[in-house]
Amino acid sequence: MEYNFSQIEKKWQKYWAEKQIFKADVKPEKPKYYVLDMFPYPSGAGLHVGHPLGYIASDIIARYKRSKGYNVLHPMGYDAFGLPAEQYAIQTGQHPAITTEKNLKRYREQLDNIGFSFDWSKEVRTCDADYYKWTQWIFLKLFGSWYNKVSDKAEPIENLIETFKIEGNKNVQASTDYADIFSATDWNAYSEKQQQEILLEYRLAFITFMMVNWCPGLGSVLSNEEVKDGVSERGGYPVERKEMAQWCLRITAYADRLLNDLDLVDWPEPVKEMQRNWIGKSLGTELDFQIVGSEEKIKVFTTRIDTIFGVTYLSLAPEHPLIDKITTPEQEEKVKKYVHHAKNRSERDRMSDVKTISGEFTGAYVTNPFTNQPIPVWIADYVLWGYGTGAVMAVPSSDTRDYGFAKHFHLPIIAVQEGPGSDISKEDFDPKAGTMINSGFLNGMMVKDAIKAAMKHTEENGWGKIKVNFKMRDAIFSRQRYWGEPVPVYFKDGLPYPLAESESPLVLPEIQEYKPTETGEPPLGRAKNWKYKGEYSYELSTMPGWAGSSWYFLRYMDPTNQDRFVSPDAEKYWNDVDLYIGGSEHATGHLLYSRFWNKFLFDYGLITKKEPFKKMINQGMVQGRSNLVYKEKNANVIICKNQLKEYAKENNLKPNEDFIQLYVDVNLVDSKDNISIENVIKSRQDLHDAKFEFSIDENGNRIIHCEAVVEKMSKSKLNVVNPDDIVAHYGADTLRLYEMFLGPLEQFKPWNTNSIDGVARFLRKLWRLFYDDKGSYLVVGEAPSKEELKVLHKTIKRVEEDIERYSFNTNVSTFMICVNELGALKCNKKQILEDLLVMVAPYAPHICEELWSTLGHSSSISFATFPMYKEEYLVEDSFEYPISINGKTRHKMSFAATEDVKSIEAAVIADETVQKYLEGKAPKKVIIVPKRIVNVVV
RNA sequence: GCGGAUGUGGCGAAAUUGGUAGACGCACUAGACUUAGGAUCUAGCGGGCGACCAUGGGGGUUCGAGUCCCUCCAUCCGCACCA
Repeated sequence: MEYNFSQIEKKWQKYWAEKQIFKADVKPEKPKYYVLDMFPYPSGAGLHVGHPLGYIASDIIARYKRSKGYNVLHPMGYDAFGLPAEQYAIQTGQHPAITTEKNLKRYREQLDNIGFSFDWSKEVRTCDADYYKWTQWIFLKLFGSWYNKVSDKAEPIENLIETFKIEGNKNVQASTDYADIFSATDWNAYSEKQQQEILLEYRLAFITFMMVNWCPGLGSVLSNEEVKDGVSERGGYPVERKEMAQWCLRITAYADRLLNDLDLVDWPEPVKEMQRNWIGKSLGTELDFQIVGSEEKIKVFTTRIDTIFGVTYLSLAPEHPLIDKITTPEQEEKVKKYVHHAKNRSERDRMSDVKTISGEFTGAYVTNPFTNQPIPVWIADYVLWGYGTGAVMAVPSSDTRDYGFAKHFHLPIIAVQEGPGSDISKEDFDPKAGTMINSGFLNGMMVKDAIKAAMKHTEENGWGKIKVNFKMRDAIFSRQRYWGEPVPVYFKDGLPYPLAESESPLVLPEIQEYKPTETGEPPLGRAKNWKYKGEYSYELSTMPGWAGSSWYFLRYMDPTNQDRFVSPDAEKYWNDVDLYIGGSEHATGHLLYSRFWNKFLFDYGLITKKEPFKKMINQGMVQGRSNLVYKEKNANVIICKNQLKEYAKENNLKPNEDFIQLYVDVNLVDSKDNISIENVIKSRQDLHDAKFEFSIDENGNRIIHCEAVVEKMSKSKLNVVNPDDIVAHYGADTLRLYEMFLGPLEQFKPWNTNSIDGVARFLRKLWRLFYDDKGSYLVVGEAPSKEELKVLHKTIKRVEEDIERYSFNTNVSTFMICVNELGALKCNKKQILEDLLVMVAPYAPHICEELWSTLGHSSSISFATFPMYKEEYLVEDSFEYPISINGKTRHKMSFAATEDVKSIEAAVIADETVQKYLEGKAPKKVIIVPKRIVNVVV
């Protein structure tokens, strides 16, 4: 029998699907293992060879863990709400659901080709009403909750209302910006509307007016993560600042827990670090500055209260509300002009123009509480309204931005630190270097101590208080789009009310057109009778993309449950994700929001784990390798890079200016980066009548040598490699092995099929252990030899150790070595080959399943148990020890494995060669590292 | 600027706690079998004639360093006026 991979792969894929081999149900008596991939957004382009990389790794772990006796949950689904389908709908009028369905089908076909062991009975799609019913349910739970800082968890809003009725809010410690104090009497006297307005300020899902990233090109608000360099991440449209009413989730209430619990998870350090930076916790002081001649105070936040004696001005963000109140009449016009200018600068300008220093004096002064000296108040756009209090106490001698500003506007600079590194005008400036000077009671202290002392002083005098500040903002939850989850609220009297459970799910209505309305309302403004009970308007915006993905890992546990988002039994059993594989680009988006929702649900006891993802691996991107040829700008001449200089010289052209690069299809280029002229034309119809400067290869073909560049895979670069093509040519098993063999999973690496033949060869060699080249079956039931057992057990040990530390590439190498060694021994023993198949099966399941069945097994190899290695087979009979004198290797000696260290030592010292080097001197030490080396120290 | 990583043959890479650096694969070279082969098999393959020299450069600890420490350099990624 010959190895016919396409037949074998089809056969077993069908078998697995029909027998539901990978269906995972709750089995309390069995240990569980939950291995999860970040589910994909099914784009229209389909999968390229980079996408399955992580899925292959997770599939190997899933199959491996099954063979280790675990009940494995390995699901797959789709993050199906999203912008591209909606964009396509706007252009073509086709409903996003249709586009999505189509893409999804193609994804499934491509995935099925690779032979994954997903339990498809657990598939989820975020755009299904059965799914987003529960996304809406969680949202309403957030809406119906407030964060109690005393119990440090989310609690039902009803508790809060009870408290308000009994004692008002004076004892309530909540996560809110609401600062007014009211009594029980006040509360009970408030109108329904007033009460709801106050409650809205406490809810974990709330509406607020805020400056947002408004993208007119997309007709929607974008999160900070969706904006890159002032333009939208998708589409590259300009983004501007705009104040709008938005739904927000109070993720800031969880800031501390999100930060601290990072210690509980086994994640790549860079991702943890990104989340820490994103949360941006800093300990500082909030200090009040009294405005001269006014009742008002300006609150600033500083981490460097020790530098208070060096403050020479205050600067306010242009958005600061006190500006209007404090500006003196003389300065009014200038200030108005500056504020207007600063506020209207787009995000893009502000980003690209960081270096320009600008600002304006308000004319007002405040008093420094430590010195009683007056300090001028300025406005500067380097002060951000979104961070701290939007006001900064400027210390030009200790902060480079303040220094630049002071220099620019000729403001005084008072040094408060002295010693090496403390001079801000010098290269080696370190803001925390030196000891304090010119600072009253702080003089002579180190910075660290001075901060503590100044903090204490501030609190004792009541000038301010110690405060923890976070960079993280609440998460904007509104998207002015159609293709997302509707927000399950209706508006009465301008205020949102939750939909009753009987109204759930609130299903996305049909509309005729998918763009914003003429009045600028979101697309849902077009929906007919989008009203609760025909009377109260529903919310017009939908939820953001990350809503559905923030809890899907829970739904997989119990995806068809109609009564709950997940049953307690299923949740208790599957618990949390043991291994999560996906890209690190979600570090501050999905991974943070998922943790937030998880913690929220945990607060209510609805789930039992503080953290959703125990261990995570970020797979590296598989990059494309593009191939380029050059075209003369003003003539239809195609030329390769090597000839460029010569050709340019001959025709009096400039190599850098008179040529443009053109991509050619990488799938038509050979392994030496040559492409025939016919193929150039095939990949680019626009070149069908071009003239070519070609060379002739050994077969007489007219070829052009292409330049190769490693970059991201994309359609426009003609460098996309489709896994389907690889599967058709080499088979899925080869693809799987090859993707793992390419290098460490976490690393970025270019797709390069050069060495794929070696992997394909390995599978043929494996097949040859079972069938000879005439097709005769070789396997016999005889007992294996000692040598064969040695090879097997060595392999088992290495394979197991490597897979346990997720080193997939070394595993593939180990298989190759094993098959080579067994091939050399002409091993045909069933006992050996059986164990080998079980080890290789996670990587190359189809061929192993086929060969497994030839060994007489009637059930799938998926139910086989991973072999255990025995130390007794790993012991060598004798060792050859290299002997080194003072670290330099001199010669080798053989010793029996049974010899003890002392007799080895004696033998080494007695050895003729060693004696020669010792020249009669006694050795200082003889170091013997068992199984490794003998080192004699003279 | 701040933070995080990475650096080993022509290439992808191994080397688990410091212990014979370069396993395994590709490419390459020679040979065998072939009408032929993008098939298969065998051998060689870091540099140097050599003693030896080699893990980005320099220094250190150690009997022994790719691995630990210091320092410099290069590349990549993330954040970026965060007070």
